Amino acid sequence: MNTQTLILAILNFENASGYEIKKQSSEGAFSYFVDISYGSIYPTLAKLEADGLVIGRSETQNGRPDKKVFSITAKGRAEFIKTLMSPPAIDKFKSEFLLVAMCADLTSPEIITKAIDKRIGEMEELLKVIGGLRSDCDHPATQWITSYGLHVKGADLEFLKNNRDSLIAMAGQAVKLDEAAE
Amino acid sequence: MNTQTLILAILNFENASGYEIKKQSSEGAFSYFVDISYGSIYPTLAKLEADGLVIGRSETQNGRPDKKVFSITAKGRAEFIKTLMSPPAIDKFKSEFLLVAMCADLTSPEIITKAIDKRIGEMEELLKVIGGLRSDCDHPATQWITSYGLHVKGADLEFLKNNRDSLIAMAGQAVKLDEAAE
DNA sequence: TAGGCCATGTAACCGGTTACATGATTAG
DNA sequence: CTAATCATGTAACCGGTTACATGGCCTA
Repeated sequence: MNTQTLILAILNFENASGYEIKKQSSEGAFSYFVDISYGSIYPTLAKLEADGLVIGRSETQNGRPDKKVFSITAKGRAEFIKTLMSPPAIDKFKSEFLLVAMCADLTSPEIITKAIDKRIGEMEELLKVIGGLRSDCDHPATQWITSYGLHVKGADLEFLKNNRDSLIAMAGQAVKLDEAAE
Repeated sequence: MNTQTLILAILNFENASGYEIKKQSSEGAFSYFVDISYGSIYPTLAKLEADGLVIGRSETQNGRPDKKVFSITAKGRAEFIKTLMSPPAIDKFKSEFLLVAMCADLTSPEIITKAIDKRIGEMEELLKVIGGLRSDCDHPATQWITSYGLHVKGADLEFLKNNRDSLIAMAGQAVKLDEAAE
């Protein structure tokens, strides 16, 4: 999922400036499965405009810097729908936590406790974000994906809470075996 | 999670050649939360050896190409444990499917049906892989993360099956609204 | 008056993938 | 005889992030 498609998707829902696109991607409606940086947003927006897929209009604001608000063109929408048509690639997923958990016996109970409690906190935070998205949007497809998120992440949090202690109990076992062998 | 840490993690469980590391990361015990390519494995292995974190020994095989089997050194293990100690970064997650689902109304029921059925198939496949990992490994921490995976991905599949038809029903609604307006 | 938010943009860098080169052996 | 598997490695490329530059307004 490249920056271009993401920007087109966001602009398909509403007009936005580069700054607002960044917000959408890291705090707003798309934040739960996406994140892009300014360093890729602005150059992509320029390229998109050169290709005629979006158009930008400068808006002067009082008390604030001017902003350039972009909207998707018919050509842009056609291009976006074309990419939606091709079968979506499999989810990309990388988890440092799973690696740490898998190696729990090599570290200490303190480290594992911190790692899992951090994760529980993040998961609760994410659940709040998705819940918020769900309640202030009546678009059916958005409701569907937020229900999906709530269901999956809810199950995730449930497992973490129920099995927190058993993971902590595994921590440092490799070290203890070393000591016993001495 | 950089290639270096991943390779150290794999070698911490067992000695392996570059080829075998690739297998572990894309089919084996680590495949569910990781994937790396040859183009990053071999150069990283060379760098790791130059730094004294791993050592490689050439093994001649009959009927097959020679292979260079690497093992982690004490220095490498220390380095690996050090990285395990720092609080794990939040999971990285990107989903093209969620984007497509969120824009279901812009496409057709056929496209959505294909996308969701593809996903259901992939999820069932993943569940099988994790189940296999779980049954042929008695390492407690590995069992913990595979139970976790089974729980979360099980909930995922459940939602997909229960809500497949409702998503398909949303497909093409934007197009229909367009037509109605004509 | 310091820090945070609004707002746009660029250049350097980097971590990784893709594609290619090479070649023997074995299974269908 | 063809395709797949084993096995290692390089070079070009690419999509992105990080850090920097700039600057005014508002809040604590």
